[in-house]
Amino acid sequence: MDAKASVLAKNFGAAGYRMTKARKKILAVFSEAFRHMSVDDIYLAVKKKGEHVGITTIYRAVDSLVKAGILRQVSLIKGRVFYEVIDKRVSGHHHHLICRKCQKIIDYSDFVGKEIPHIKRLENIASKTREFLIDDYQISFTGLCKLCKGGG
Amino acid sequence: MDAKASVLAKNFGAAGYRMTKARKKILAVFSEAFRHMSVDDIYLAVKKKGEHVGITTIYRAVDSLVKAGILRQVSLIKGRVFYEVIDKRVSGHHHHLICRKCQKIIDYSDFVGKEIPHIKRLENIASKTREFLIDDYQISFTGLCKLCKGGG
DNA sequence: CTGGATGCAAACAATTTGCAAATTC
DNA sequence: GAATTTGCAAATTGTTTGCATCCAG
Repeated sequence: MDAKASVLAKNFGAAGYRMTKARKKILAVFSEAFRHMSVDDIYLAVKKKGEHVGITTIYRAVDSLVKAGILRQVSLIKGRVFYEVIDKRVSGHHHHLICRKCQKIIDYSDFVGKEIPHIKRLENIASKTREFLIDDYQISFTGLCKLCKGGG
Repeated sequence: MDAKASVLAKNFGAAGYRMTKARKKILAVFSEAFRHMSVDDIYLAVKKKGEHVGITTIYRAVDSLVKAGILRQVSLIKGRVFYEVIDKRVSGHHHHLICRKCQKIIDYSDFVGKEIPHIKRLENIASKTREFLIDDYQISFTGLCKLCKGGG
């Protein structure tokens, strides 16, 4: 368990959850993957490593991890649910471009960070007016990708 | 059909879709509703008006309306899919605060608009670097709502 | 030890598909 | 008139629940 993983485990424990074998395997998979993953993606990734975690367990684990603030749920297209590790570092933050025709998702992070001062301001307003403790945000752009805009 | 509706219909036709009775009924329901609606919400709303559109048709219609750029899909929590009319006017645009524990969604629009100049800049960068034609965006904040942050 | 976590099988819910009839352009 | 669209029923997919067993703290 590397430094990052141990920090995760600690936070998780503090939130009242147990760091079990299954959950460790799930987090390991995330630390080796970059993009968002669906429950099924996680299931297969664990399997690929020669290990096994029941699909039901994965459903329940990601749920806990989201509640604990370790993963975020990204629901980008048609009710398909993905999960990704919340990375507080600017470099780790990324957003999405989604094509409304072919449903392709493009991650981008190359200019992430530019919006931060602005987002902070919105965050302050939102926290105050709604008594909401904000700890994450997502921006997604929708439109047409290169292929679909060209009369496709 | 009011002015707004006729504009919608025209755009829809231009995109190669037919403006059928079923689709008109669906759009009518949207013009009378404020928040996002699920397929089921739409189904029930149509029924409530004494009319009828099959649920399968609604699934297919919202799909077309999304592709045509008239509705946007908002997938905020756990794979639950909602739809809302894309309103280009600032006053119609709104974003969401989502509680990661209880999954409550709060719409906000009171300070929407403040982010626009900034978003425009991000949009420009994204369009250029990815050859993506962007026509909509969504910002969502995640965190804990008043109740859940209080040790709930 | 004790309550939370696991994982199988079964239940459930949401969405999609096939197809004949109806409708739009 | 040709091509879409509709809507039913059936198939499919994704997710949750019940429950006995297991494990982390």
